Amino acid sequence: MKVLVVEDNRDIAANIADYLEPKGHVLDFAAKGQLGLQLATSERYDVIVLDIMLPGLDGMTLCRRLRTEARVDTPVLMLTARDQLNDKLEGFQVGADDYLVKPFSVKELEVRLEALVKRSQHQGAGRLLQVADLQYDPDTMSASRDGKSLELNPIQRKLLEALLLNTHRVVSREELETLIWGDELPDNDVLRTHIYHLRNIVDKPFAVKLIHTVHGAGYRLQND
Amino acid sequence: MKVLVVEDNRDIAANIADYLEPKGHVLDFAAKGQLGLQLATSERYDVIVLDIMLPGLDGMTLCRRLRTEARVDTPVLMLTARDQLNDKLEGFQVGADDYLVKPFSVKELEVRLEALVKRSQHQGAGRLLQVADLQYDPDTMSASRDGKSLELNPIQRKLLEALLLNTHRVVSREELETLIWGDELPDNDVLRTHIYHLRNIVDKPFAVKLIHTVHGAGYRLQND
DNA sequence: GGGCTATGTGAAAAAATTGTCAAACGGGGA
DNA sequence: TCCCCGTTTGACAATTTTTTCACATAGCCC
Repeated sequence: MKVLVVEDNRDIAANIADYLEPKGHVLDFAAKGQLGLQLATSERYDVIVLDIMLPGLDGMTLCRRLRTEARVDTPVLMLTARDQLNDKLEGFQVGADDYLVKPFSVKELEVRLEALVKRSQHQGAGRLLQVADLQYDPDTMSASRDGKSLELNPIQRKLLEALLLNTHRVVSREELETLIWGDELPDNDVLRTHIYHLRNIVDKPFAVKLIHTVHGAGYRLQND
Repeated sequence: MKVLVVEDNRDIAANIADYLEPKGHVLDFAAKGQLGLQLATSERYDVIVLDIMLPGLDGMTLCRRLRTEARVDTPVLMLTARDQLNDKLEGFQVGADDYLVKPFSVKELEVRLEALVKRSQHQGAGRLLQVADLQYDPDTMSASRDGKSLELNPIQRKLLEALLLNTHRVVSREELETLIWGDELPDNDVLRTHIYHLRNIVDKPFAVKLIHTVHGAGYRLQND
């Protein structure tokens, strides 16, 4: 999942990064509230971790502006140094979704984040598809690998989505062709060319290849 | 909900607290008008209960200054000892939203407060939409970018609003067409021309383009 | 290895989509 | 009525996508 962490304490930020990034999550960091607000409104995240105490724009204000002005409904988990009921209540009032008191275990943070994401995804339809460092978001129809965005045309998008929805499984040519052209399949083997183009974008510029050919069967997306 | 009670009579204040706090509401109290004004401008409340008769700064003056100087639009419910039409009229004139005559039942106070909060939240539904330096206010139907106001036609406004409500997401041509023309979609592709016009206003005069076309799918509003 | 088929490669043509703009249309207000 | 404004039409250009096709390479079976 894609997480924005707004936290000025480097140790805490590093701690979160060390734990979550190896698990395949993608993190962005903002040490100041202003940058956090900017990122939260310009990028798309699955969840936002927000420290209340921040230099400049504080967490409460940031959260309120996020909800009321920018109309961003990405779930927000607030971090607070004190276990004060007032903080908690005010946090929920400005539109936060959950709450964690420092110091906290990173493990617990992850559990809560995943609960939040699950809840919000449940109400929203599309979710982020991901294998290794390759991502595709059906809502925005945008793909990226290793943080770099990939330019895909309609057929390539469909192919990638189908492969991502069937990660590790072999998807037959026939399935892919039906997916793209419906019942009227093309007479010659155009699919080959499209897979070729897709690979040029998704695999060629990178060291690790993710699209694998299964001879006589089809294609498989896998990180080995 | 979070309530500010500006009331010098301790008995009345205690009475309100005893009834509302167990229900999970958060109350702040100010016994003097001066403190009330300070709290009302520095904190965020869902609603303010304001006694007219106060030592020092009286309720009418407080309310007027709240609206005219501090530009706070938190709903205000006024308390008055006398049931005089003049009080009521003057109260509404200085910007109060509701009115209750002492003595009153705390139950009724709660009902009215909740009505006020609900109303104010509801009208807040169509607030300022924003992406990067582009803003659109559905209430006033006015758009601006980089501080400069933009002149938009009805169709252009609808398009911009739809795109802003779906920031980052791809909005299909069909969605946009349905939004503008309802069920009777035009036979030819007029939408193209409208997007062209909208771009001339929203994007062309500026360095950064916000309206992106996703070939074969639709359009997306994004700041990248 | 030899023969066969499946798959990869890539340029170039064909098709589809989208952008651009001037001119025509048409309804409501002066 | 006429004019103004927003809207639509329609033609053409620009761009992007999709297909075609020829040849290269790789894998499988005997």
